[in-house]
Amino acid sequence: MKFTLRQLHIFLAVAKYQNISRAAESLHISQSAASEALNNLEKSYNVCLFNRQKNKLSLSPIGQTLRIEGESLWAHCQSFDNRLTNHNEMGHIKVAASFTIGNHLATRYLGGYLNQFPGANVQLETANTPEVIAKVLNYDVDIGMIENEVQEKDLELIPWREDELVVFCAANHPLARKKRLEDKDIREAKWILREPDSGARQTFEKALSNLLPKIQIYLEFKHNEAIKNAVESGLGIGCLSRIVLNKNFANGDLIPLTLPNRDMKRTFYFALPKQRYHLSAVDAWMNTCVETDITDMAKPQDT
Amino acid sequence: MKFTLRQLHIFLAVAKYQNISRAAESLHISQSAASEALNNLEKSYNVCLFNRQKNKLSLSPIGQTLRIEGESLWAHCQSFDNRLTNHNEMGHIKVAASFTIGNHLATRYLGGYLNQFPGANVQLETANTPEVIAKVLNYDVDIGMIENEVQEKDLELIPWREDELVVFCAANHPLARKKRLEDKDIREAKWILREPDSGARQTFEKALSNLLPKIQIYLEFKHNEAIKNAVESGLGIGCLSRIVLNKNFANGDLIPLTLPNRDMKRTFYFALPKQRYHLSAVDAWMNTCVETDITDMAKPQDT
DNA sequence: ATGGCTCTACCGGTATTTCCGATAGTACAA
DNA sequence: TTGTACTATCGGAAATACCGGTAGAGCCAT
Repeated sequence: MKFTLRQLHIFLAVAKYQNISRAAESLHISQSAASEALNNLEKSYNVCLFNRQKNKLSLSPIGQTLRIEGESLWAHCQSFDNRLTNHNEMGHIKVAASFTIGNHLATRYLGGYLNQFPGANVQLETANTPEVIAKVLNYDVDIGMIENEVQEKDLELIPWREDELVVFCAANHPLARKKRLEDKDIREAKWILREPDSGARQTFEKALSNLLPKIQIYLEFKHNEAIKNAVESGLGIGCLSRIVLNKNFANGDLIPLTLPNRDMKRTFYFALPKQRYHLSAVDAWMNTCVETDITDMAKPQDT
Repeated sequence: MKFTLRQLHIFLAVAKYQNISRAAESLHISQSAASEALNNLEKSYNVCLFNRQKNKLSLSPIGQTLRIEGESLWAHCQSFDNRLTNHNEMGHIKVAASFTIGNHLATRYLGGYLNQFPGANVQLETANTPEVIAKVLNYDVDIGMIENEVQEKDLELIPWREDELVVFCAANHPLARKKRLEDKDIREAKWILREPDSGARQTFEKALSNLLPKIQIYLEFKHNEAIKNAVESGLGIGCLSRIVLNKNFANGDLIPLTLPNRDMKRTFYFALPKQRYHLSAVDAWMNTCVETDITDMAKPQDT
């Protein structure tokens, strides 16, 4: 065992920033210390972790794979550190969730989780799907929660619940009286949608792929609330996850519309870095999510 | 991250030997260094790993669980260390197998494994079942291979192949002409068996439990070869795994006897310490074992 | 009891490691 | 060419680890 945890930590930081100076800064040590530690690590194993061409660092192929494994090992160490510091695992965790999930579902999960780990420090960030994935891949968060399947090696997807998009309009919108929308309605409507990177938009486009070129996208927003407000003002019709609309449907502010033969179902996934070890808090978080969903099934939906 | 790998290593050694002096010796450091490192670890986390009563050390409850997790973490570190030293995993591994498995099966697995990892250092030890289990639990070996299910928390059992015991006698033995043994024959025979701790003996006793008090155990040996020789000399009849007898049946030195309605089947298990992480070499070993078995199925059995 | 044995904890001095600031050298862009 | 951003290296200071020696506590046989 010729390496130290300090060297591992520095290696991972440098791999993350691809830059010794930034890495040193993030670790609150001097640039020279970081450089030296990295050199010692490479020298003692006679291995080349980074390509040092033109005064620029980039991970070597070996460094690539060792980074993955090192990240896994570091998580393992942190877990051990946790167990040492507070002998009954506090459950600290960092979660990144897509907007829809983060603002409407994760908040409820949070309650159950904090109930389980009263002292836990849970950091919940919301972002759109690509950003969530980037955070997971860069080990900025312990787990991501996204709304669609995504192709990405180094990422492990675990499905955890079903969802469905619903097309809707304002109560006083002409379409509100129609039970079912025909293709003609779909083509003629003014659509107010999420941005193309969003999970909701992608599911929408898949479900309406044959009509897609003819659809008028009238407005695009990055946030569900903006879309709901715009639709409620009568500017057009929208398409969002049922979970963000339930309350409005109950109030009568917004009216659900049905599209025959269009499959708007989708699956929510946990996104984890594809590595063997992850914090036990991550397991606990996933368990809390599915259990909260199960108990919520029994009660009438809201939120 | 307030601990170092050195502290972890020392903690695990002390936990293993329950004795600082021995642990220090095994690590080739002075007793004072080990003591100091352990104290620093405990002090920096403000945790009590050992009960220090009467100048004797014993693992505290927290120490118990942390030892398990620490051992897992250490294995993870070793794996990482391996990857660093020889960038393509050499597959070093220590295996403990029961006599029957170690002498007749593991030797064949060894070939396939070394083919996969040409530079690997594989240490294969044979011992009886309780000794194998002890070695696994004490982390003296990476994996154990045993012939029977065994009750032991902290041990994970993974079944990997079926086996069957066969009763047999010498070619010139009076029973050799009989196709099937009746209970009378079983009672009157002079049995030559393995010692009670062995897997073969336990399966034997389970299969013949109703007749057990009346069975004459004439001789007991710790090694299969001794039993085969004794039976071949006409001293009595034996009961061993088919895998150690195939060659003798083919030669005609020994004759298989059938016992109607007696279930002599059993399952071979891998025995691992119940911890989350183990060396990837362990996975490779298990894979090699099952694959070797599969390819051997096609060919006629020997050995 | 008493002396010998074994074990852990502590101390002082030494050796090693780690850290920082300063500095040299290299690419690149203005 | 100059300025900026970056990495590698050096010397000295600070922190840490190590060892041998030793004190003190239990245990056991005499």
